[in-house]
Amino acid sequence: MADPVTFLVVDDHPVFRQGLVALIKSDERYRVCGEAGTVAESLMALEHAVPDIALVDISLVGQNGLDLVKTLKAAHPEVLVLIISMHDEVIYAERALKAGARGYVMKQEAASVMLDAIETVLSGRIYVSATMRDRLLETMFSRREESEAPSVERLSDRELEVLELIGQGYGAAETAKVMNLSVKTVNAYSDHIKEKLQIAGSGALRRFAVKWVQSRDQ
Amino acid sequence: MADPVTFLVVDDHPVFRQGLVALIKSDERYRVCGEAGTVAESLMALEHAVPDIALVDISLVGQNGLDLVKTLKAAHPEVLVLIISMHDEVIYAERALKAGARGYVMKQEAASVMLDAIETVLSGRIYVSATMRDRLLETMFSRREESEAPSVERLSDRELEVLELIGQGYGAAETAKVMNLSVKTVNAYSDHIKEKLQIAGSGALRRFAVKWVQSRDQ
DNA sequence: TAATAAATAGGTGATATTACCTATCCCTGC
DNA sequence: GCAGGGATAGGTAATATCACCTATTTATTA
Repeated sequence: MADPVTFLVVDDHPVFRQGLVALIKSDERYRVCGEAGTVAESLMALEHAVPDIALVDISLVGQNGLDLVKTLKAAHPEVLVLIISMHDEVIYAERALKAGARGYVMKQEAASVMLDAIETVLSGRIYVSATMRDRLLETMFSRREESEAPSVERLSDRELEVLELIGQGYGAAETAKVMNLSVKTVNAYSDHIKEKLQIAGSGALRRFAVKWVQSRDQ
Repeated sequence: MADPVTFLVVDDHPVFRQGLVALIKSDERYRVCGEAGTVAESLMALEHAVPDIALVDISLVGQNGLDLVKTLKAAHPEVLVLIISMHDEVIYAERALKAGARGYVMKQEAASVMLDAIETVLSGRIYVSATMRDRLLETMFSRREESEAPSVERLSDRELEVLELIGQGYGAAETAKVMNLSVKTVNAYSDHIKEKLQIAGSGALRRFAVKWVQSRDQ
């Protein structure tokens, strides 16, 4: 038989980590060569053994898991990284892939999905959920043709200000007051934001805004 | 040997659940008699076999785990419940114990701590972290004077849920849908929250809620 | 047992928000 | 020098939300 694929598992919840380890061991082609609960432990583990693939929880307390991905990729570019996160993929998946990860799975997924993700990443492809795949493709092609990338970066300054205030819990009238504008103007900005980010409905916009502000503030 | 202690494991993250199951199986006196990922599944599992102890994640998506605790205790008062939560004990532990749970552990705790908690609960005592134990004692004896303190702790369970959803950007109608309640009820809870926290106006409540959720999630 | 609190929800009128549209004025790059 | 985007805002009709009230049922507790 070929050499086993080696795994580094990074998660600050010991029991979840144990679950992942058990999952990996369920396939005899795989072997765990390191475990870590913090960024510091991860770096120590890497000195001891460099894995083929690392499963990383990006919601590590204290430090951001994305930083770990960057550090890891900088030191060992050949290591594949699969992010396992309890946070909504809509907000974090793209960021994680940009940071060098090769896949993104949510923690609530079934074991079979995780194994699928692992196999996909090992085979050299990128793994994200089907929904996310569509979304990312959409982003990419609308960026080419209509320059309508559904990304916060495409928002104008004022639109961004409005998004920020919405994310802090301000309503339309309050936003208007704070920004010293007509409610109508704020309304128009909200409309533009929804259009640019391809968000349907005010509720979805509010929830997106809250999450965005949170993620931005780390 | 005596009959094994039977466990029901309720958690909507399959891999974490598997980790818990592995943990339980590591002690030959323990046996898993049921697993569930949702409240509905839990109730089905209970029809099939009543466990000695249930390990319950209170942050189940969709419905609140505290409700499950209450339902479970109502139907089977003899079942011990140990809450395993990813949320800060400071906010939820007291509530969980009041709902009938016999212990509260955070998900990031080590396997040994979880086993300790399980043993404590099985022995008939209540388990909380040492820090929390002190805090609860403190609360108990200093509760005399300022019973009018405008603090989130004074909110009822349902009110807290509503505050949480508002803080995530849900509007009244959406909150009602998520919680499976009438908009009128959600409205009433909002009113109560504003009264208890001495917050004037819906805008101020939204902003407070957003900040509170952020601070709670660190 | 009486009182209190929690969970639930209906009623009502005043206001606010939304979803679309249209329409200025002002820059900036081609 | 004009097309396109950004900043600004008015119009309108359909909903939704808010702020107060009242009310029932069920627990809990003094």
